[in-house]
Amino acid sequence: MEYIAVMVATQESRDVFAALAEPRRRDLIDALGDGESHAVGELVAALRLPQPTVSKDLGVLREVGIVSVTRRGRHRLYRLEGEPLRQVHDWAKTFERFWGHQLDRVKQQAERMAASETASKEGRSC
Amino acid sequence: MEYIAVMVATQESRDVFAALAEPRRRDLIDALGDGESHAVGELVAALRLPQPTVSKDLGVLREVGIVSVTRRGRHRLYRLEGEPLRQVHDWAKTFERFWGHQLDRVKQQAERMAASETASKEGRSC
DNA sequence: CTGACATATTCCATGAATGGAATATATTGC
DNA sequence: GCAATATATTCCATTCATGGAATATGTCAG
Repeated sequence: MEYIAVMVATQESRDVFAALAEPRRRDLIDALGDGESHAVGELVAALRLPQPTVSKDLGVLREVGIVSVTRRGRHRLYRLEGEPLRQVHDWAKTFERFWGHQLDRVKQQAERMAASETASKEGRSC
Repeated sequence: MEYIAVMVATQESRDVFAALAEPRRRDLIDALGDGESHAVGELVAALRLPQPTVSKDLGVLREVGIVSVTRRGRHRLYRLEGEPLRQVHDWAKTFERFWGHQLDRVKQQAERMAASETASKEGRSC
């Protein structure tokens, strides 16, 4: 009788979107939105949450690069980093034409035609 | 001995950000990014995933309004809706000044000063 | 060195999301 | 009505995230 051990490579280390899924983490980001560095204690006071909770969420945000941290004495100063949020912004912006914007209908229709042009090579669109 | 039944209002019905947390759902959104209506079968073929998986993810996207659905014969045609994605876009755009953009440093610094001006009323900033 | 403070980490129980298989519903063509 | 097609729903096991309590780590003041 044999046993075969398989190393399962689960745990695809969270990405930016997943980090934003939790409302509390977005609150944290908002709190850092003034562009200043903030100590954990300040954020705890601002959000009125238990310190371990805040620390853990900051940890998640740091993992994906949304915040950076520097030590200063016995404090840790967290600061918002733009790049990862930019990714989210840019991705969403891709669909800009789906909310009217100021784009007049004519141009919008033209864009749709162009898009279905591309998609029609495999009979996939309606 | 008494028992008190408490109705616990859990299940805060997923929001847009949570819906985007799953990469496969973003793939689905990308596939609908041509602005056309697509039947489930088309999406199944495009993403090469089991049909129930696709149906379930479309269900999540529909719950939060990212897609809408219309029936046409035995097909269900899904279409991307802009508004919810706009929310995401707008939220992210709030932090625009955190990625250099073209904004020169002087103006950026000025914005930071203005922001900390606001925050300094409770000794919260560093 | 000691005590107080600031923050991070671990542990554990619980709840929620995921994946897959099976099955249900609805619609069309015959 | 019946078979086939298109899609949704249910069920279940498993994984993953969360929340809270407790505890560990690191740093400063005296």
